[in-house]
Amino acid sequence: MTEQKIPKATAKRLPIYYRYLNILKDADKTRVSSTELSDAVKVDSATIRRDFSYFGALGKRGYGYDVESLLKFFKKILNQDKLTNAALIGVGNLGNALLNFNFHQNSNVRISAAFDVRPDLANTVQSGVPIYPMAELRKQLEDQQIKIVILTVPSSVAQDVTDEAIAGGVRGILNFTSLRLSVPKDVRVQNVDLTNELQTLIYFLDHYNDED
Amino acid sequence: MTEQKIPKATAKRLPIYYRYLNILKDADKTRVSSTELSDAVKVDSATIRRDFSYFGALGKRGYGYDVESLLKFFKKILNQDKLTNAALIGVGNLGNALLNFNFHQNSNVRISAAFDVRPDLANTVQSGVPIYPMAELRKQLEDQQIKIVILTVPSSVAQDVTDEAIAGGVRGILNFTSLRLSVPKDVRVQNVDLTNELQTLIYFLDHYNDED
DNA sequence: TTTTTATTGAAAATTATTTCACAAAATAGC
DNA sequence: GCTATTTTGTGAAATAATTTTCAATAAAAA
Repeated sequence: MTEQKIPKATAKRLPIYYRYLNILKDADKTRVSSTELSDAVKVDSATIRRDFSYFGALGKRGYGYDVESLLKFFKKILNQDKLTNAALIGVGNLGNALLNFNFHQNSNVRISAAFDVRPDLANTVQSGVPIYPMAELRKQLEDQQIKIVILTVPSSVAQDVTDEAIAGGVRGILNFTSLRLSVPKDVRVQNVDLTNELQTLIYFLDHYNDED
Repeated sequence: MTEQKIPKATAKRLPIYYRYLNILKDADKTRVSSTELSDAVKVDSATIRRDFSYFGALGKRGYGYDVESLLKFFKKILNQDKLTNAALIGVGNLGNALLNFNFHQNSNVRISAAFDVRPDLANTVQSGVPIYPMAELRKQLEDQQIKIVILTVPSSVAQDVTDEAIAGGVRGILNFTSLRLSVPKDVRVQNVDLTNELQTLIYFLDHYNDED
């Protein structure tokens, strides 16, 4: 939208590159080649060069890429130069773990509010995050201008909660439920389906010995 | 490997279909069309028909697919007719949540052993799963013939632990660390990178308004 | 300075995946 | 039994993603 559209496959790899560039910077490396990056992130070096080239000529022939400036560039692209607030809905088993999971450590995202149906949780603070009752979902999302939610509720209520969140202005959903959500086309859902991942792994193991 | 190779993209969708077929069966539905499935799982109906067709003609024209027999078929394909044991390595924040996460509810996978460095955890039982000290990793994996591990250790030790697990006979790794693991080509890694997912979501939000 | 080596950027080729569109087959209604 | 309707399965086309290849350029070595 902002620039010309980058392939989706490329977009999904940007955070991987970004993370490794941070590691390189912390190790005071000033330059890196596509081959070296390739080893670290397990993406073919030609694919890396192709990915980078969508953003212009970022490297220098015979030299490689300058870590610092590449990092600065990706930081901007990935919106990591500003803090993004997210809300977590459903402070159960997994939700609690995600409250403690330090998203803020390597991404400029912070969970600034959480919601749960359980009355004993409402109006407490868990892992430094205030928990609101479900009834306040829409209002708080609106008031706090939160555009991203992490959804860790039971599948049975996932669609209802989603509808409410979208009514509250949410634009992106990290969906840990097994339900495939119905959303307007300007709302984006990123599914993280743990059972699926495990089953896919088993399928590949059984059916693709060796090689991808 | 066992049959002719199915496209990877198709393979990744099989668990999604499988789950929804279970839901249909529980609701005593006997038939389903590709269009109806499409609505539920948010995959284009032509893609669904194409996916199914890799396994032969599973449907009937003018009728659709028989839920029961389709389910039976996918259960076999996905190895869900046998129980698969997995080990969890790293009983921290996220690891603990995954111990409680009921993989067994909708997939025939069970976490039958867990491992952690902390001495106070070793030789206890958490959420019904015995915790072993890290030193026993290789031996236990061998003894219990565990081929799949869920990796929830700090990134800093991820590669070492991986090497040890592979030495113990592991063939598949569900990797929750941010490290891209180096493994022999007959070992499969499925990455679940939460920070990445969140950053990708933000990127899509900022750069792809509307439409995929 | 000149030569060698390293490395990008991009065009072209290849491979993978999705979608269109419709004939063929089966069902459902009359 | 006939006709209208539904729905699959699949060639062909379109789109997306990866990989190969190599000229161009920068840095390092001679």
